[in-house]
Amino acid sequence: SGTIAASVSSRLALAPLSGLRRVASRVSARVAVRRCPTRSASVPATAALASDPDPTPPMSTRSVLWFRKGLRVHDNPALQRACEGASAVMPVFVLDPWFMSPERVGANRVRFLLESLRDLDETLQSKGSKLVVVHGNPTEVIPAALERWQCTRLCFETDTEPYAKKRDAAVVRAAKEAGVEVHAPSSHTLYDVERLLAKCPKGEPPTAYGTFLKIAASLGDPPKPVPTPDTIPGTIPGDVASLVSQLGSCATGHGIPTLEELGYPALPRGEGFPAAGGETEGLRRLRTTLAAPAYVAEFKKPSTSPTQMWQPADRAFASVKGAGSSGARPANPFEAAKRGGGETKIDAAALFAPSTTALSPYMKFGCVSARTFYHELHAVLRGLNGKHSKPPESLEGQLLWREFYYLAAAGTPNYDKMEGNRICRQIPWSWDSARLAAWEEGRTGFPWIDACMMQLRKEGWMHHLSRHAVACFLTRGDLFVHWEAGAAVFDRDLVDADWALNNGNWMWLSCSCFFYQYFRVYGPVSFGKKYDKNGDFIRHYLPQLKNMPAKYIYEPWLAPLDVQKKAGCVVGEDYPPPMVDHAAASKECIEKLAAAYKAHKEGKGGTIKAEPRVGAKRKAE
DNA sequence: TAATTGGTTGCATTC
DNA sequence: CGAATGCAACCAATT
Repeated sequence: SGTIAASVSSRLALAPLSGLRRVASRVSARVAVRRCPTRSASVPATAALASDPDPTPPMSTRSVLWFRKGLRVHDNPALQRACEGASAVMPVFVLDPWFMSPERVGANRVRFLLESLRDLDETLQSKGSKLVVVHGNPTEVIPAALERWQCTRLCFETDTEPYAKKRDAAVVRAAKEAGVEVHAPSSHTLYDVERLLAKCPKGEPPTAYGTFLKIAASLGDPPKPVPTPDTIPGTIPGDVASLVSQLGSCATGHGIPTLEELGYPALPRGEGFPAAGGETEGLRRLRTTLAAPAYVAEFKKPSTSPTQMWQPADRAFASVKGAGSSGARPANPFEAAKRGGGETKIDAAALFAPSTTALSPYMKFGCVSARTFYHELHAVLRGLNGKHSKPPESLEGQLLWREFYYLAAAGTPNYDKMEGNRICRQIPWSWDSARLAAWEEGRTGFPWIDACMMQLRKEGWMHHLSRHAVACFLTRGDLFVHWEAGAAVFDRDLVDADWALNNGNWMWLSCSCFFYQYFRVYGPVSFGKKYDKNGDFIRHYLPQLKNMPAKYIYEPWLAPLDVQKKAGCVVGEDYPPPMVDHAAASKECIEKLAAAYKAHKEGKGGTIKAEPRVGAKRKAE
């Protein structure tokens, strides 16, 4: 089977853990960045490009614009730079078909990417350009493109993930050797991560949000978005096929493939993640959200509901506590979107949303700029006279959490592992593949947990609090399985899987870093029940339980046998019994965490303060 | 150095 | 039904 659990158990026989680690690192490290040394470290926060004048490039300059993340034309400094004085711009996306396979990346994220590429191509075409999608390895394709297309300028958005840093360093090296000028502006995050890092004492990012906020504030407002170009210099003549054919054998194909061509089963619209990928849809959803000021004003992430299913946006906006009753909600939340984009196909029924914005996949791929989000959000906040939620819970707070994790990831070697990770508690997690498989496949016997995991498998998306519930259950709450295994599952299946956020949140939930109150355990029965007494969410994702009385829907094993039979769901036959006794399991986990914390404290005291403390104070055993 | 404060999102029980 | 409390008491940052 193609599960992460199977990968764990098959590799365990020969080389414990290495198989999973390899898969996890490949899957997670699809995109990344290196700051280009040609750009000054002291670029002012505003006007990232205007202040960096180029010595009048010759009109014959041809640029390669390399898209990876940042699949957009708005707030795209690399695009802006590629266009400056250029006679031709070659927008390229390099698709590695080996990487885009079902065991590495789930269908929902691949489909979202393909939709985003199609949208980007359409937008580029409307501006006189087009997207050249090349199949192959980017470290071979980009140097070949520079040479064969005779391009003397390479522009791409900086990516701070380790895999991308390494990849981009190799490409930059080749480009420099060929005499190509390279520009790699920062635009994926609110701030240039390197500038944030420079503000951290000893270059070590804070592990507390409040400390991070001070560092971010010291840089002032994030840079304003750069303008969207009306027109883009055309590519050199030829259709995509003939252009790619010039690249030689490093290109193994061209064009935007279908899911089926990549080896995935069909996933028609209407199944899976409910919204289409791409900049156009991302901006539409952003602006529709921002057109509901009451929703923006009252947004508090912990108050949103993990069991609220996707529904028309006007109802979603009303669901945030207080937003529906305040009277401030506009009669038509779509007006601003219509005004902003000149769109004609906007209608309320087409924009479905859960209780949160569901913009995360657009942020992950850079279909929506964080800086555009930030500044358009602030325009709304300014109209609210301070009467709105604030970080960390607010919408702005969510953008800053993203920034927090990007900084932590960039400043922490081995960030995606426990071993060798400076900030990560060393905890003797298990790699029990049977436990992992039950969790991964949604058959733990706890309907709330299993329904969440089925939502992940089907749609590639879960509410933030659902992610908390299942992550806690897998690690410190019940199963005591390694957080790296859970992170690998999320990294494959989530439509919004983002390396910095995913690993950071798994450390958070497993009490490995950032959060430490290991005795606060999410109940696999009680937590979901708080939001959804009747269990409609469970009934939707676990149809075998749809006729179970509400009294037993979260604990079907407690239902008398005749009730189970009447509901058509006998525990042990139609649905599994609970794989652990939660009370006993969580107690054991808490004890293990307490022991690991104690060992950490003693180890730390011994190594760091051994000398000055000799004879000064008796250590706890 | 020691104490204090605050920390996006627990649960069960009580008022 | 929302707020308050005990639970056994974590850590990072600040003072």
